[in-house]
Amino acid sequence: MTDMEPLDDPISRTVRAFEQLQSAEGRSAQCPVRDVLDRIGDKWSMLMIIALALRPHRFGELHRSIPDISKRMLTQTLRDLESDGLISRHVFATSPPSVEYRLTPLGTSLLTPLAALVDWADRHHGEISEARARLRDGGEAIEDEPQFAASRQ
Amino acid sequence: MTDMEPLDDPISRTVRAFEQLQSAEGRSAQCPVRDVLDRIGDKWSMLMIIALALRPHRFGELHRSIPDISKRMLTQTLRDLESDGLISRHVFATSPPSVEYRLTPLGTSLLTPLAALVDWADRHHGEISEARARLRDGGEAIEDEPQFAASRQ
DNA sequence: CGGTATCCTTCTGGATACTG
DNA sequence: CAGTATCCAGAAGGATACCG
Repeated sequence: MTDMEPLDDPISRTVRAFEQLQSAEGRSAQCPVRDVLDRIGDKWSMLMIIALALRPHRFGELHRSIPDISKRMLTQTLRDLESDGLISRHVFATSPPSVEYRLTPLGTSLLTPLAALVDWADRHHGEISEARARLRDGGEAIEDEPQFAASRQ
Repeated sequence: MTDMEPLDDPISRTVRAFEQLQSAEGRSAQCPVRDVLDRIGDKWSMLMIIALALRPHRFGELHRSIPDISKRMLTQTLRDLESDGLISRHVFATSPPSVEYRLTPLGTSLLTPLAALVDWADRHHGEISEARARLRDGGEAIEDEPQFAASRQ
């Protein structure tokens, strides 16, 4: 294989990001890709980003919009997203006080790849459920290639 | 805006998926989108999917490819991904035994949205680092009107 | 309203030792 | 080689109470 000019399609970029991830070598220096994925991979960030993509929300609105989050985690996740520059916090000195959160341009730019992922999940969760059901029921039936021994057990 | 025909662009689908997520109502029935995102959002799944996207791997190869994973988590994550139909497991009855893992078509179909996300992370981690640094340094300096502008907009 | 502070449980995942 | 089994520490996160 001769190495041509660096490819710039998403798959090639992903492969390079992964190789960089390999060389970054865990402990001291965190891989930037992994760093970002950890942030949006937590329990609430993605839900809050999607909620704020629909429209700006006040603290209480967000809480009603995501009913099963505690105020503790709501605050903490908002602070984390804010410190990463994905959302902005706007305080209005009304009485009672009101605070509005909205996506920044950076946060908005995340919507496109995020939407692709959510869209995939939406399209394929049926197949995933079937795969789980297949494993629960039949388990080992489907193996067909002569070179292999049957899998599992 | 006429909402006669349902829009089918990724953003519209994402909005609908989110609304479905809202109505699905947490406790008993898990939202399918959330379900999928939980799976690939864990500590190792994404790394293993990317590794298997490059080529099929045997158990030991995968272990060397992701050095800081324990055999326990390697096995567990492989089983989870297999039960979701994202990867397949092929046992060769050689001596010593060898087992190969590869992406299924379903798993391969995840690569496109995943690549979009990794690509975003790769492109924007600089901005994120700057945002964090800004917060550490300036702290409260940048905050504009903590008690001032009560006007909403 | 928009948060903090504190306590306490659950769940993740690392270390280690053993097996077919 | 490709796993299992067991134990345990630490992080994530829920419940509750309180505050400006």
